[in-house]
Amino acid sequence: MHYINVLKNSILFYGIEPKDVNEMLSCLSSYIKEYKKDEIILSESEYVDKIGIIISGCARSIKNDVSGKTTIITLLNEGSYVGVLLAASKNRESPVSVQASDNTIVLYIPIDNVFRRCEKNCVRHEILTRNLFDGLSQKAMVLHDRNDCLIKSTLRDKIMTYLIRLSKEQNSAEFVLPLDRNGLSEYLNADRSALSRELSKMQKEGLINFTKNHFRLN
Amino acid sequence: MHYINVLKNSILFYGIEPKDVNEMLSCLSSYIKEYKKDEIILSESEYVDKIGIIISGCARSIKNDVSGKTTIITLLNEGSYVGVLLAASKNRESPVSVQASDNTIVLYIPIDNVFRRCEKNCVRHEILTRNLFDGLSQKAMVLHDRNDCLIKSTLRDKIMTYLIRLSKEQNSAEFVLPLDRNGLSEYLNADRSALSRELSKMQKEGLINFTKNHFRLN
DNA sequence: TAAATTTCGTTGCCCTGGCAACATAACTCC
DNA sequence: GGAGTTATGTTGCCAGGGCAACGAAATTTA
Repeated sequence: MHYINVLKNSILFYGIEPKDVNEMLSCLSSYIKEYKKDEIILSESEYVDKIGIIISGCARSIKNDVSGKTTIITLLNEGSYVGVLLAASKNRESPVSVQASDNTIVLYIPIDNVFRRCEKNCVRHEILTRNLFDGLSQKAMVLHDRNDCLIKSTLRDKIMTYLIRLSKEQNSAEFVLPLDRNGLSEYLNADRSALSRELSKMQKEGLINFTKNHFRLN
Repeated sequence: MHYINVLKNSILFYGIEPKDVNEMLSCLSSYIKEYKKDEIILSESEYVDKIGIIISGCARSIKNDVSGKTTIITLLNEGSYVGVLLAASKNRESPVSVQASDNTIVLYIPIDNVFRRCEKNCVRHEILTRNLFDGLSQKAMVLHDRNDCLIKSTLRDKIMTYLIRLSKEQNSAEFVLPLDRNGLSEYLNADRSALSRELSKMQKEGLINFTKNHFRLN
């Protein structure tokens, strides 16, 4: 089980002794499932009662809007959760589909088993629920952060909000932009060329400096 | 303790015998705090290690952007959580302030106590953590839903996304809009007059019908 | 019921930013 | 190194929608 290495570093099993992880997995009735590239891991409008963790491969959550256009919501990698947000709200159908971008292995844990505790391993269970809680709130924060950009009225404010956040995260007025221009434009829900135009303007006005993906706030 | 009535119907204590709630409250080392109208309940950039539940009064979460303009993020009522999202991510400072809109009473429960379980009441603790998880994911879904509107490129698509959601929630092509025009425009991050204009257009084109806050999708 | 206040629709003006088309780098493969 | 791709910047065009100002309903207060 080479994927133990992924799990013991995952946010779900963080703080749990690697040697205990195996035992817990069976205690939780977890199971794994494999998907081929492009296969659908989770369908829009499906109901979910288990949490998934990608132990190998990668995927993307996508969404089709009314007109049928596909939008990528999130990129999921090794260690990422699939459907945590949904697992809790059982009466809620999935707003997104998740599609494997590559051959992918997912570990599933029925959500009920995470909460139900067997007598013997109370402490580890406590860590587990707490970790799950952490992971969920992180996911929520990701949503919050994007909202924070999207609610700005001008493109410039969107950009600034994002850059300021990066600057804080990296603790410096100089920082690296983890997205390419196209990725950033999608994240901010803007046109790529308009983004480039605005970035150039902002640099001309001395607000920021950048070369390639290395930015600096002034 | 009249607020027991609020609590036993709250999402946190849902499914727990009202008679048990009192005992649990002391077991959890909960405590209450009162705030006067306009008083700050939670400050931006504060760190949080407890969850709050409004047991009387109401509040709003607000945010000051770079230019100092204040935006209302959420309205909080009796039974609403304060800072759940934050309580989990301890290393994360609050992105919003929460201000009492009225004289308000908040019940606090240290987050650690929610996870740490005393031997005697394991079952209730299990319900509690599950409820908390539910509540958190609901909050996340609220964020998701708003995102869903905001990422649309045109105002019309934003409106439609929102209306379709309402229609689904109310299980009918006819439904009531819970916001006034101004509220809707803020939610969709649009101009009120532009919103009115677009709604009128959509009605002229036969896409929707509405009188006052009663809408119908065609 | 009259006056005042709030809510909603309408419209003209004009700017932000989406779209398309093209130029330049930068990078990848033969 | 040349050809093909991909990432980024630039620019003209123009429409979507923000802004302001106004009028009409609707609701509240006196």
